[in-house]
This record gives sequence, structure tokens and C-alpha cells, in this order.
Amino acid sequence: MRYHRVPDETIKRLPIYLRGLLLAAEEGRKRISSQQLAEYLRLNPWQIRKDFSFFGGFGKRGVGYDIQQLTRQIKKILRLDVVNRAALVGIGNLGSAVLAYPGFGMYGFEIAAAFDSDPVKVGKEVNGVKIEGVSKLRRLKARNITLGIIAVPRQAAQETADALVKAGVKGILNFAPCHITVPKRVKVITIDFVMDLARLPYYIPAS
Amino acid sequence: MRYHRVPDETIKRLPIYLRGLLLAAEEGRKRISSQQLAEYLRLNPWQIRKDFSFFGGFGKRGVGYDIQQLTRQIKKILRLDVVNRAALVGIGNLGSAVLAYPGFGMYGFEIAAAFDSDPVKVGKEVNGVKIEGVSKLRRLKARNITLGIIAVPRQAAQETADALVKAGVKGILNFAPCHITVPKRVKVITIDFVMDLARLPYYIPAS
DNA sequence: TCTTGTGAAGCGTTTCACAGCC
DNA sequence: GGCTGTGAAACGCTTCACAAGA
Repeated sequence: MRYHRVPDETIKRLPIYLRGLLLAAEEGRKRISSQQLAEYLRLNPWQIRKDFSFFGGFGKRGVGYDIQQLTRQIKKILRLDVVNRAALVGIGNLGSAVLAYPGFGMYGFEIAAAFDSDPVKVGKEVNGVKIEGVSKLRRLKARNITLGIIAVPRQAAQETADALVKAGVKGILNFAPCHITVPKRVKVITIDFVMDLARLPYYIPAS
Repeated sequence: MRYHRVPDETIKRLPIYLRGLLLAAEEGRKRISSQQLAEYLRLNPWQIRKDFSFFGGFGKRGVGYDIQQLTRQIKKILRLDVVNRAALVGIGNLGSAVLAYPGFGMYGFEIAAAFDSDPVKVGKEVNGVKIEGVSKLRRLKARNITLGIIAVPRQAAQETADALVKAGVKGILNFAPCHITVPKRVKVITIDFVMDLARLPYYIPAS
């Protein structure tokens, strides 16, 4: 499925809608209106409807949206309807936290492999995943792994990205605080939470 | 210092510029042009100049920007020119990673207190910070703590936020995967990295 | 000559208002 | 009557082109 001119901002919101829908489903609901979904997420109902309209609309006028059906459709658009296997590189504090994070499964993600350069860590098993040496980081495609997660120190981030790309991943989630360069067929999303923390004081009125 | 109609997007980029400047300074540079800073960060030079122009401009025409001076000015705008003390709540996997994260100091942050509800953890010292029971989470203002970081499970996020607000924090960095409601004088920034990972498959062309 | 700073144009997103359908 | 879906208006941000200044 490939749609026509969908704003990037809309794509950013789809996972949030999914989060709201999973929450509503957890509460045993079957149907939801844009108004109600908006309340769950503190967004505008018209924003939600507009976003859905890019894909043709998912609801019934006068009624609302069927939660299960809408969930399935959004998952399909985001390609979360299949299991996405990811390789995690760097099993330090942050990497360990990612490995232990319980939130991935609901969205169809699976940390299928873990790598670290530290020989002491190699061979250990964390959360059911055996840690491999970074030298084993190749032919991930053959292992059905399409995503990479970088949780190594900044200095090692670019070489890790290079290795992941060479091994065949198509998308990278980068936790290292730097830009990484990859061929343009590969999509990178960088998360640097210090960048987010750093704008918090700006919004705080002077004491 | 309060400026006139600065786009939120500009404020989001200022910490990134700061990251580039710190990197350039690390390499021993003294001056930098918008062109060169843009190369460090893979952004557009005119975007950088435009952003700075909202504050009146920081450079010298024909020359560029003085790195040290520019760094100081951006830090001042973002209020990173003083030490910002933060309280971290939830010392699980993610909380521990945050506590151990080395990147805060450069931006003037200090994790000055850590709280957890687990009695087993209370009293232990992690990275030089003693873990306190959540019942001790009050009067943070008196301890000169203005920021809160939430790293507790989703179910406990709202009550944690309430406690932090009551204790006097002015800004919250929320790692829990949900919206939290606070008085509007308090600024919340939520980071849910599953939301970011969740849009990665969308950008990957079908095999 | 080089690089900044900035009005104005261009562009994409948000918001609105209401037609369309249940 | 109620809620969705959507063209059009409003808005804000990005990009451009060039004047201003070192």
C-alpha cells in the first residue's frame, strides 16, 4: 500500500493514535469517535479525521470508528502488521534498558539479536537474547532482521551504522548523540533525549 | 531574556546547534560559518542563520561566528547557563540508564536526586546519587530542584507527575508512554521511543 | 570578497466549516 | 441527530535571493 502525498507529520501521529486505540481496547471498548480518541490523547478531533482522510477514511459517519478494524488498518499502513525483527548493538546501560523494555511487542517488534564489543558480555543472555560479538554482525538479512538499533557511544556510532547497513538492515533507530550518514535507501531516526531535556528550561518562566 | 515570536521549531534546533558547536570546539576550532556548522549537522546554512536572526544575529558578516561566544549565547537563551537540577523517579532499567548517562553534564544538567518505590532499591547509591523512597518526594524546591524525569511504568506516571508538581518542579521529561496532565505553568516533554521506532517500517520499501 | 541577516515568496500543515452519509 | 470526510482558508515554517557589512 502506498498513498499519495501523506504529510510526514501525519505519519508521526499514526503511532500515537495506535497507542490510544490499544489503550481504549484495553478498557474493553469496541468503538470510538474522533472526539473520544482525541480526549485520550489530548489532540484535536479534526486533526485525527484529516489524518485518516489521507488514506480514504476509516470510519462510519454518525457512528465513529471500529477500534479493532482501525487498529488493523493503521498497523498495515505503518507495516506493523508483520513482526519486525531488530538487531540491538551496544548492551551498556541504555542498550540493556532497551532490551528489557516491555513496550515493543505490542507494536510487532522483536529484538532478535544483540551485539556488543565487550568480550565479558558476549555469550551472556539478557532477556532471552544471547549477546554476540560485534564481529558476528553480518548477514542479518539472512536472519530476517531488517532494523538496527544503535546504543553504542557516539564515537562508535558511525562504524556501527556502516556495519548494520552492510549487514542488510533497512532502517536504523539511533540513540547516539550524533548524525549518522547512510545510503539514502536506509532510513535513520535519531533519538537524543538530552536534546529534548535541553529545551525544557527555556519554557520555564524565570523565578 | 524573552524574545518575540520565536518558532517552536527553532527552539528545538538550538540544542542541536549547541551539540555541533561543542563538537567543533572539541576539535579545537575557534570560529565557524553557518555553512560549516550546517555540514557538521547536515542542515541548511540559511535555516541556521534564520534561526539566529530571531535573536538578533550572533555573527560577523564576512567572518562567521565565534564558537565560544555563540555557545554562551545559545546556552543563555535556553537557560542552560546555570546548573539545572533534576529529580529522577523510577530507577528501573531505563531510570538506571538515565542516571548513568554521561551526556547531561555538558548541557548543565545534574541528576540531584533519585527516587524509587521499591524498598530494596532505597538506600542504595547509583552513580553517586542515593536512592530515596518515593515518600521523600516533596519539597524539591527547597533542594533547588526544578526539573523532574519520569521513568516509572505507565500506570504510575500520572501520580508521579502529580507528586513532582506538588513538590515544586517546573518542567518534566516523561519517558512513560502516555500523556500526562499537569497545570499549564508546568512544561512536559514526553519521549516515547517506541513511537519513533513504530514509524520506521513505514519508510522501508516493500521487499 | 566573503558571510551574515532578513524581507518576501513558497510550501506544507493546521484549522475551519459544512456537505455527506449513517 | 450525530459523526465523518474534505475543500478551502489561515497559519507558520522553510527556502530563497540579495542587501548590508566586515
